Amino acid sequence: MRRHYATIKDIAHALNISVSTVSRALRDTYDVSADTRKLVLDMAMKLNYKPNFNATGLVKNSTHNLAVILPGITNYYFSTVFTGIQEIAYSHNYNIILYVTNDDADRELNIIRNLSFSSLDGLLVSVSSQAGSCDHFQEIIDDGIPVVFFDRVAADIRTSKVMQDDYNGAFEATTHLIANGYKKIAHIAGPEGLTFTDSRLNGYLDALSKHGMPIRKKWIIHSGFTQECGESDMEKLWKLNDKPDAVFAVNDRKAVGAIVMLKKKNIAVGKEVGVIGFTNDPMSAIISPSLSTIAEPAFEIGKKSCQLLLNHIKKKNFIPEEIILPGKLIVRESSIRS
Amino acid sequence: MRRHYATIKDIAHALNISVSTVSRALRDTYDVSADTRKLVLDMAMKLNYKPNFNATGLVKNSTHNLAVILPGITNYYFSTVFTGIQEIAYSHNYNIILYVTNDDADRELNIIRNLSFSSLDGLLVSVSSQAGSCDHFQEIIDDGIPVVFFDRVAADIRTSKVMQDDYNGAFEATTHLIANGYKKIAHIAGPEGLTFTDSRLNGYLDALSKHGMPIRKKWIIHSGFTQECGESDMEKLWKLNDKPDAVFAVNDRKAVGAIVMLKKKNIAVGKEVGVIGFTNDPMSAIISPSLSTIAEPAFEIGKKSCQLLLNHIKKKNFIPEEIILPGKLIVRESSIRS
DNA sequence: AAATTCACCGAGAACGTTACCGGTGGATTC
DNA sequence: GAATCCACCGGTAACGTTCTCGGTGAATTT
Repeated sequence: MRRHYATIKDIAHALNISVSTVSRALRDTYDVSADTRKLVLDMAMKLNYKPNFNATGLVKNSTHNLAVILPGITNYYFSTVFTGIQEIAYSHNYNIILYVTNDDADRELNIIRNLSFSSLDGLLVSVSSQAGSCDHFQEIIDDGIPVVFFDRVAADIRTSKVMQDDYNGAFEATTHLIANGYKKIAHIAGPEGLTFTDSRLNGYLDALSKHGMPIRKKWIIHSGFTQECGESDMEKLWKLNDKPDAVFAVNDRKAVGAIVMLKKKNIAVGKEVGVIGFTNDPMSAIISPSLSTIAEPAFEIGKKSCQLLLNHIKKKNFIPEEIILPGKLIVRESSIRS
Repeated sequence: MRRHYATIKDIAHALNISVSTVSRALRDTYDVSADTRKLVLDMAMKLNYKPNFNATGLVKNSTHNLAVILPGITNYYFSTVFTGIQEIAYSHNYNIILYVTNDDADRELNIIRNLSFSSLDGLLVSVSSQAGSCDHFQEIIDDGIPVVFFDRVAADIRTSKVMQDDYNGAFEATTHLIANGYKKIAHIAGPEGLTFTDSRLNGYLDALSKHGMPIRKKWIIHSGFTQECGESDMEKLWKLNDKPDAVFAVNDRKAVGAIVMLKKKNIAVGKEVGVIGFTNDPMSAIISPSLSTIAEPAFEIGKKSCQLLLNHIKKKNFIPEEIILPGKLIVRESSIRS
């Protein structure tokens, strides 16, 4: 059976003093002499006392718990963001309750609805890709719960947001392809309606028009984020009469899918068809030819959003901030013709 | 400012009935008429009532929180295990508090020490690789907290454990190399002292002796789990006078490192030197030549350990179980000579 | 018609902690 | 020497919920 942990009352009883004094001594606040404080601390150690967070949470109306809601954890980007979050939370003695939605909007809604805000100090979320309405987030924010969005942000909600510079990253990636002599550049995009999908699409489009390159609707394909999606997108592109000679993919997994498909068709990646991705997933260095990409500051995004959330929690009426962190072009083999 | 959520008292007051009745109605227990139950439920909905888990946790001495302690989350294996855990926890309405140790023994200890068991129903843990003494886990178990180990288990602690069949997987991998004509098989191992490192080493050794193959101490190299470690291990092997003609790596990341190093030296992976890994990380299918490996049932391990933990929590005096799930040989290019 | 049963409800204590307020006795002030 | 101050400590209520017990009035039994 579960043993009963020593409480503050046990300490008080053992020392023959009052619970209030013990409470004050343990928290090192005012109105307690050095002698009794030492007595209490020693006894607490001896009895293996551990504070009951339910009790403190009940009276202080604040636990040290943060909720993190992610579409998934089994990929480089989100797991790295999470590691960044964890790093900050750990150093500030906050615990993280992690929920993964599997990119399922219903599940996301269900999680939100069942969230117990009485035992939560704040919320970090990257929305599910199929998430339609974001009313449920607005409700939470209206209730006064600090919320920070990252990566996949909900555009029309006024709260703090942290993201990479999707537009400029995409612009740079496309420009890089142009600079390397590719003339007919396609875009393998993510699902429509997601903020960052749109930003990367716009970066791609603006880079093309700035350099007077042709824009063709058929060269823009929307689908999911997986490698398999990348493969079938590439296959579709290759069935076109007017084939592209380069591809900018919305993320590395799809870019890897594109490369896999091109290799299947015995097309020389780089020389014949250029490919560039987005993320800098470790896979991009492993695949051959290695994949050029825009490195995302995933770890930094995690750290920054957690810091923002903690500020939000500490200062009431904290003004929402939007932070955009730059990416970095990484040139490898898949995008150079030589 | 943070708004105050409606409590059970507010419902009682609005309906002019007692709190006890409301409490019973909400939990759908005995002694409440269908009429008042409906009244309560409607009012709860109207007031947007959310139960305060701190309060219930305080009186029932049980929250619906599980703690998971992992060495890291940014790799395929652990993130997949976690997804399995999450799946079961979600369907049983349990929350997961996730801690990552970064393979740091001190940090692991620190996390354990600060764990608040008053707001935790159980613990799932894969120990840090440098973890020396496991006394801190024994203490927790002695205190009656349900604990389940997975993957990296602490051998001398009596509690439930879930792991893949490391010994037989290693045996099968090594046998596969032998069957493909490799004669001088080396092993790139993990850090010493870890249970599963030892098991895989033993499977390797037994497969060799069963088939009368030579065993050489210099062909067995212990180091960390990263790709970089795999690269330098391979480099060491290649400096030997008596070079091996095949390598069984303790995991895919190290195997990938070995392949990268071999490619750097322009050695034909597969034909000249065979390589096989362990895990079935997605990377193993991406790298070329593609990597043969033993697929681990990571998702199943996550599900199983969470189920076990929940059983442990529900039934007091639950007898510890040890579950070993089989792996599966996946043959790709890196281990066939043809 | 009296006794028993039953369905339903309410009062109060308890969980472990903190916040607030008041009360000591001794030292300091005028 | 009386008044004031201060360091220190204790009692009590409160946080939101569940649990145990006892108490209604109506229905059923004998």
